[in-house]
Amino acid sequence: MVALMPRSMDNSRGARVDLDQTLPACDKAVAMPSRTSSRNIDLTQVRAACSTCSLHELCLPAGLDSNEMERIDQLVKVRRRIKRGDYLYRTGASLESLFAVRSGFLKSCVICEDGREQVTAFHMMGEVVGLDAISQEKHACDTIALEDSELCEIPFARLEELTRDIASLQRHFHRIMSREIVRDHNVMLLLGSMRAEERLATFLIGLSQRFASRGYSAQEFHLRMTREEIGSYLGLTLETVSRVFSRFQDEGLIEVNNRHIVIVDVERLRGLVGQHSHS
Amino acid sequence: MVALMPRSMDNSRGARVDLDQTLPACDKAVAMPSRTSSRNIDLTQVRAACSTCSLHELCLPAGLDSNEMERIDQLVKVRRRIKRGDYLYRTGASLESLFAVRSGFLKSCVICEDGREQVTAFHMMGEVVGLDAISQEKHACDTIALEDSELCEIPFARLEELTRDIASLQRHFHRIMSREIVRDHNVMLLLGSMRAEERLATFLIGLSQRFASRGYSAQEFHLRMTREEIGSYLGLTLETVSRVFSRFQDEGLIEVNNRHIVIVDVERLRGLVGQHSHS
DNA sequence: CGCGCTGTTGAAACTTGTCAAAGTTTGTGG
DNA sequence: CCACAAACTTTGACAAGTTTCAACAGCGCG
Repeated sequence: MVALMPRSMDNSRGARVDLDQTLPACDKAVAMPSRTSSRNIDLTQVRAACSTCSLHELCLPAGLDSNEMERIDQLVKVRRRIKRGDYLYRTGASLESLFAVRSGFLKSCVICEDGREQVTAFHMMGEVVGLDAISQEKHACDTIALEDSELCEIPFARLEELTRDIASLQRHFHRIMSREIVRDHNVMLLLGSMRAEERLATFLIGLSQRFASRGYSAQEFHLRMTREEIGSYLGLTLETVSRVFSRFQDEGLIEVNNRHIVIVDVERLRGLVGQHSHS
Repeated sequence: MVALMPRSMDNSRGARVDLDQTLPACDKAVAMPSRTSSRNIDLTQVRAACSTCSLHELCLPAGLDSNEMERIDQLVKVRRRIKRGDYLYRTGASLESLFAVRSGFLKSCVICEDGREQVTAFHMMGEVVGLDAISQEKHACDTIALEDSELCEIPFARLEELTRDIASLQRHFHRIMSREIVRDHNVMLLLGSMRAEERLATFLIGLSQRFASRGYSAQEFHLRMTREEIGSYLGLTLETVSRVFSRFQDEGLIEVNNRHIVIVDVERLRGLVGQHSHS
């Protein structure tokens, strides 16, 4: 319940239309921004502004000067809000835009013809979503909000134009795509050669670091996804996920209360990673 | 033994220095090009020429006009030959160039501190290698030749420049990166939710298609990798790979003789994919 | 306030990994 | 060109980890 709000993060937000002052405190804003739509303003049309966004060092415009930043501001179309459970896009939808996560939490999953589903990523603020769609100009996965979320829409055609003009933007965009490839390879390592306990430990450590680098607590956080979604991501059943969480708790590594996680002993948790199984 | 040579592929090669006429027939050229170095010519310095390369529709310059193709020819530095077992690059090496596979066969693998190893990809002609290095300007995996191979070296800094000039090249480069992401997500699906038989079947079908789209037989081919490497890629042990191959053979789906594979019944093999296990 | 979704836990079954041994192929050096 | 060693592959028996099935508990939402 505590520690869910940023510790040291500059929280200034929207520029053109400064609604944010009227928003509730940050944790609530993240937890239930849809409440604000009761004010009857069409928030889906609020323009984004990278230059004043607290995430710009994590996000697409990382490393740009203020001049270049202004050109991005014009590129990034609108801030789009979606509610928990809504699709940001579906497999097969034609690529119009990439999205940067402003706030909230999402998952992406690929689906087999036979209905089988694999969660390929969980997305949090500052991350860019939709890169898989570039190859066929069609989205190759579903992306769904796990909690009410805000996204900056980045029309892809214009992004490509702009990257042709601004070398540093091009640079960073390439880095973002490459980073996704590296991440995927590490997930392949996890899926291909780790046992259940290692997978969960790796998962928790990764989440913890991502929260930390965004100014949230590394020790204590709220899982936005179900056991089943964790299991899908890690190649395990939901029962196994649940059991391993319980085991970790029994051994004093973490405390679990439903989706509230406290990491008690990071060092021993880290120690678990590296007890290979096969291969 | 048969069917290892391209069926319908234009086999014209190098332009500036036309050595290829003197090379042995294609299958041998692929199997042991190092023999040609006995002629005492430094073949590592032979310039590549996309414009006359039979792979250009698969490779980096796909979709360029002849004008643009010429500019790529100047970009693509040299053709580099490496022998079976040699590293193309190692984890941590700084990014200088990407590579396009001209001929041969390679694997990439990520390595844990604890020595665990995961094969993340097998590369064949027309594919671009090294994309993972862009994110940190350091290679994030090892890439090793599984047979003597030829690669076109593409200095990355100059590629970035050129993509700023040539929109269609930029377009295609983005597509290549995105395609890698989609591929990785499909491997995650495989590793996360398929049982051993499905994984092997998927693997064989994928290889078969890749050979076919390069003009080789889809029914009959030679595996360039060991059972252990297949196992690493598929998240299985080498024993399981071997057993499943045997089972497939017993059931009349394929014929296996060491690394020589004949696909006897593609349809039933396809039918195996979709018998989920868990999740 | 109850219904449904989510999470927990147990017992049994099954898939795959582990260990071991033997057979086969490939490459090397004489 | 042959012989030998090393690397790779196959197969069996057994063990272990994870899934499956099932029942129940808790929480949240309408």
